[in-house]
Amino acid sequence: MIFDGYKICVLSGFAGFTKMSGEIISKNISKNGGTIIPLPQARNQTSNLTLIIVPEQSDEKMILKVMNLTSLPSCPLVSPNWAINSTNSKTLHDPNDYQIKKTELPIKRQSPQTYQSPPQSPFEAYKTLPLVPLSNSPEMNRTQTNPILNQNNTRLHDDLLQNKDKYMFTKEQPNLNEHITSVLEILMENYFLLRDRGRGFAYRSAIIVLKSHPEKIICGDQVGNLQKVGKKIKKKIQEILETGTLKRVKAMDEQSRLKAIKEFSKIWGVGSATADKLFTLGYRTLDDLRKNIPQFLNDNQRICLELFDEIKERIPREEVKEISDQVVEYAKLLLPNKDIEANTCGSYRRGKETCGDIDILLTFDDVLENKLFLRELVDYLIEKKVVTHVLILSENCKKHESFTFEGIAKKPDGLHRRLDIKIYPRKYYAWALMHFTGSANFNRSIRLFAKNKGLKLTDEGLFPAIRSHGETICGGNLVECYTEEDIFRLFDMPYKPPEQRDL
DNA sequence: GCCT
DNA sequence: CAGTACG
DNA sequence: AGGCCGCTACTG
Repeated sequence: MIFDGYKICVLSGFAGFTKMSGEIISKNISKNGGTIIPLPQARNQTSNLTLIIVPEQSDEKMILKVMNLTSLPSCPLVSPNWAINSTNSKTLHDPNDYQIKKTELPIKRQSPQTYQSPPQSPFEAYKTLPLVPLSNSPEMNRTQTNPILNQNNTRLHDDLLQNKDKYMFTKEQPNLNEHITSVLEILMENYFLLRDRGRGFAYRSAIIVLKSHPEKIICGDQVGNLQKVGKKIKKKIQEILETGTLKRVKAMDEQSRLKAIKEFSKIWGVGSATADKLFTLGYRTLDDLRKNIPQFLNDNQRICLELFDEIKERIPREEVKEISDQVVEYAKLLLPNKDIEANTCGSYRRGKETCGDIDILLTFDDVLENKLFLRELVDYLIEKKVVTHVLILSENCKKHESFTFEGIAKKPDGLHRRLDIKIYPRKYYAWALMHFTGSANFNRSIRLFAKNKGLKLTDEGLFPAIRSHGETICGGNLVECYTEEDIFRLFDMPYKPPEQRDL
């Protein structure tokens, strides 16, 4: 037990170190033999404590205030990373390596209440990010640089600019390597359907690189130095250049299992696992399913099977706009006093002539005080025969501060169409707009970039984050941005319009 | 399958 | 919990 | 060895 004999007080719930993270850390300490001294007790027996875990971004004054003491205890003040790293490595790290220096603490950082556009320079921008406990981790410093935590302005700036090149965020040119990527995309899709996630990932990232490559590849040697294109994929590319296709793909086309899985997984709500199950049960075609509906399909899957031939059709841009306008009009009717802001996102916002579905994002003031609004809107849309089916309707989110509708809509004379409506508070709106505008690959790329900077990017915003075993166990405060332009500025990238976010 |  | 979905 | 986006949100 690595923490045997340790008496530890965990101070959380301020300076970017959340209560939740504090609890997780406390639990891990207890599990590994340590004793957690609750704050009230700790106050009275500071001399008994081995050490106190405090937020990285805390200063003397805050700690005194939280502990309700007039002078700091004599025991060491240690970063949460000490506990995290010790737990993870199952060896006791030296607390001295993680000490919060009492004298050098006051790097004051007041979180501004009023919003200002993020400044131009990435360093200036990062200064506005609340710090999270992490910087003292030697492991982190070795394996990656974390600009937020970096004290050196110049290095920070250079680091950000250098690493950016390695990530594909936007595609300025059209895809010059369609002849290759179209074949590899089939291979990728097949691997995901066969649940060979590893190869799926590999082909996905290689395809993104190839799509963004500024010259047309006509000879295998040209891919020699491309990121994510290794030996095997290079060989595949050569085969494609010589024969126009891949033996592997042809062989896969022959597999009746894969063929059926491919067909079934086009049904909304049916993925590779369910499709595979259907094949095992003897189903081979959609007609087989329609004739004898499998018991284990849920309501949503049944609805979407029934409407399959309509839902699968692409939606003309014009119709996306008509249905969106209708939805927004009704929303405004229901909340006449609110200044409702709306965007139709997805491929529509990226300028496509046809779209797979309709993706509407809404915001207004006090979204969280109108928890029933989405339900009312959906009821109204059903009454007005705009919405025909509800697949998903998040009623009231406790932890999460947004609302989701996924369902099916239809013009009086039109086909059934997939419709999504999301409502986010203004605070998250720009981040949500970016998320729902996509593309999916754009989101993946920029999120990975953020992640490698010690940040977490989601549909609800950008946060400083500590991860352990892939899980974020300690997050900082939201970085507020109210326009997409500001988000790009924060990442020190020139603004990219939605049309350039296809990857 | 590729990268750290 | 696994499975599926959204961009 | 382990990650490859999100401690996504939802269903059954």
